[in-house]
Amino acid sequence: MNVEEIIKTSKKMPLESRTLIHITLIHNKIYELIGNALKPFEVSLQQFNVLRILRGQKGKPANLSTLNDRMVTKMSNTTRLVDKLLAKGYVDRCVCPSNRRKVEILITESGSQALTQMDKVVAETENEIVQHFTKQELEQLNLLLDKF
Amino acid sequence: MNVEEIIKTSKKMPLESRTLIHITLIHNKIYELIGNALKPFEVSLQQFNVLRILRGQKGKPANLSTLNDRMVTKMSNTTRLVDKLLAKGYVDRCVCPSNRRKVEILITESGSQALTQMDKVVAETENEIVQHFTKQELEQLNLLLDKF
DNA sequence: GATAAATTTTTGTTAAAACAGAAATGAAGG
DNA sequence: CCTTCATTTCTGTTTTAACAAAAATTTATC
Repeated sequence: MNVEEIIKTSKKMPLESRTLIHITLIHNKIYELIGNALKPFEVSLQQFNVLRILRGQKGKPANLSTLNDRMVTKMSNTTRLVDKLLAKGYVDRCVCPSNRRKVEILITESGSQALTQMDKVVAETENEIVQHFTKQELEQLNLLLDKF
Repeated sequence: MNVEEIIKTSKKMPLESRTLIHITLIHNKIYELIGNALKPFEVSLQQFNVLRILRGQKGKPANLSTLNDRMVTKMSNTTRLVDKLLAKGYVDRCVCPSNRRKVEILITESGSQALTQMDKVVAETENEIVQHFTKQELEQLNLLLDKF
């Protein structure tokens, strides 16, 4: 990925700016490719992430704030995101008996099965995105990214 | 930035996934911090980028497709984005005389002045974001990011 | 020159995100 | 108990983005 080529500039930009633009461009690429991979399942990346979090709960229900905590991109409308998964039958939602302010959200069998399919295409896409990296380079990259 | 801590997971995830989540988290941080820095000027990051592109034109008008080409995040609604800058008096827009399909967009004096102010806070924010990097590390990071 | 095709921008519609505030419930203190 | 405050979720509103199609103009072809 050549930053200057993509944003069609010949100017030399400060290394700091270039780095941040670079990250944004890569993020756009990730978002687009994984979004496309998920399109056949009619779920957004966010919905996919929620499903993965729910699976990670291993049967323990999650409430909305737990979901929000663990989501990569936080948002205030997690309610409506879960609404959509509910409409697809991928999750169940009910009021928490011990604290009726909270809700309990669980992935359904149908959601689990769909998620297994999604995992495959997403993993493929992820591998495709990082295909030019050696394992060592990825480790090095992660170390550098940790500095943010 | 500790990925595992932010998304509150203790599970060991594949290096490929961790890298991509990492990029997304950093992007969110960049977007949030620069967005906040621009808030006093009531422009979005996208609007700020358009203004910078227009300044880069050095008086030469840009049409919408040129803007789109050079934008970091492409979008189909550049028209409406320019509408907003127009409403703030930061740009001028008129039909291109030599090809009446096109429009010519120019940054105004007022836009230039505002942009100078924005540049300051954005540069400060950018430096803040990469404050834990040495110049050498930034170069190394850019080399790795080029591999995407 | 008329017709078809291509380019560029605009508009309409729907979906998603951001922001703020309301509603419901629970906890704490008098 | 009653009031106040805190927590959690939901709802309403406004922006922004994504997608598709329409409108206007130019270019190409017959």
